[in-house]
Amino acid sequence: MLKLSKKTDYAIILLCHLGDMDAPVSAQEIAGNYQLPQPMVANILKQLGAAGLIQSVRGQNGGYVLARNAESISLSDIISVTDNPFNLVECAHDEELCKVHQCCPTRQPLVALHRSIQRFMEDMTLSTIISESYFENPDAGRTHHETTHLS
Amino acid sequence: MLKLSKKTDYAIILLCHLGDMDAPVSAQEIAGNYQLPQPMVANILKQLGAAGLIQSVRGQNGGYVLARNAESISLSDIISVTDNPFNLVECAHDEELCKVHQCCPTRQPLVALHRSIQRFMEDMTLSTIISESYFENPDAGRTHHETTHLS
DNA sequence: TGAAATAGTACCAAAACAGTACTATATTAT
DNA sequence: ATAATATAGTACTGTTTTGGTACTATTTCA
Repeated sequence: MLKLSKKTDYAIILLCHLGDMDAPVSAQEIAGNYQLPQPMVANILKQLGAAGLIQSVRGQNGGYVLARNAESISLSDIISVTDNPFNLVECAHDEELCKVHQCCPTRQPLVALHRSIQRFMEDMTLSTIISESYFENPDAGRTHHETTHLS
Repeated sequence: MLKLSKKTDYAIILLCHLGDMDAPVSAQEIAGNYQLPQPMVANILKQLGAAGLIQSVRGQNGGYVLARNAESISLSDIISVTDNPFNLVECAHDEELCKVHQCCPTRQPLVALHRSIQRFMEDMTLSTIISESYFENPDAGRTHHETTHLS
C-alpha cells in the first residue's frame, strides 16, 4: 500500500527524542511521554539497539542513547531496521514471461522511483529531522492536525 | 513495508499493453500473454475501467482500450486506483500527545518525502513508461534479471 | 441461441502488521 | 545482600491487508 509501518513512525519519534537528550532514556519514559504502547516502544528500541543505531545502558537508571551523532543517522538507516529491506516491487510478474516477451515494462520506471525514494531517505538525516521538527502551539494544534494531514 | 502491491505492478503491465494496441484486448488475452492469473487480470481491468482509465467493449470480440491517450495517464492515476489513496503514514502516533508535546517530529520530513514521491508519480506518464520500457534479448535475460533486481 | 466478453460482488487463505507476554540478565540504590 | 528498575531475547496472538478465486448477471456478435 506504499506506506510506512507504525514501527518506522514510532522509531523516528524515539530517535528524535534520544537525539535531544544526553542521559540515557528508558523505554518506559518515552512510552509515557508520547503515550505510545510501552511494549512496542521497548521492542523497537531493542531492534534499533541491535542494529547499532542506539546504545543501551542496562540496569537501574539505564536506557538508550544514540550510538552515533544525529548527522550520521539517515532515514534510510532507520527504515531498513524497522520496515524490512526497502523493495518497491519484487519483480512480481513471473520471470518466465519476461523472457518470453522480452519486455518488462515496469522495471525501468519503478527502478527510477525506487532510486529517487532511496536517495531522499539517505539524504534525510536524523539531525535534519530534529531541526525541522514542527512545534505547534497548543491552541492551534487541533485544527492544524486536521488540515495538514498527510494524504 | 513501503512497497507497491502486485495489483499495481500488474496494472502497469496491462496498461502498457493496451497502450500498444488499437483494437480492444480481452482480459483472457492479456493474462495468457503475460502468464498472469486470469481472474486477477479481469478484476484489475474492471477497476481500471470503473476509474475511467480504460474503456470497455462488451460482448464477443470485446475487451478494453485506453480511455485517454497514454500521455495523460500518470503513474499516480494508476496507483490511486490499485493501491488505495497514497498515504505514507496516517499520522499514526496519537493526536493527543502531539498537543501535549507540541512536537510532531515525523510530520515535516515525511510530508516532504510524500510530496517527492507524489510528484514523481504525477510526472511519470504511461507513454513515458512505454517508451522507456526495457526490451531485453532472450539470452541475456536470465542473468540480467538476477543482477538488476530491485532492492 | 450459444459463445465470448465485461459488470458486479462476495468470498477465502495466507501473509504482514500491531501489539503483548514471558523469561533471563544486568545494574544500581538501599 | 537484595529488591527495584532496566535491557535482551524470543515467542505468541488478533486484526488487517493482500493475492487470488468464484459466481451470477448482462451485453454483443456470429
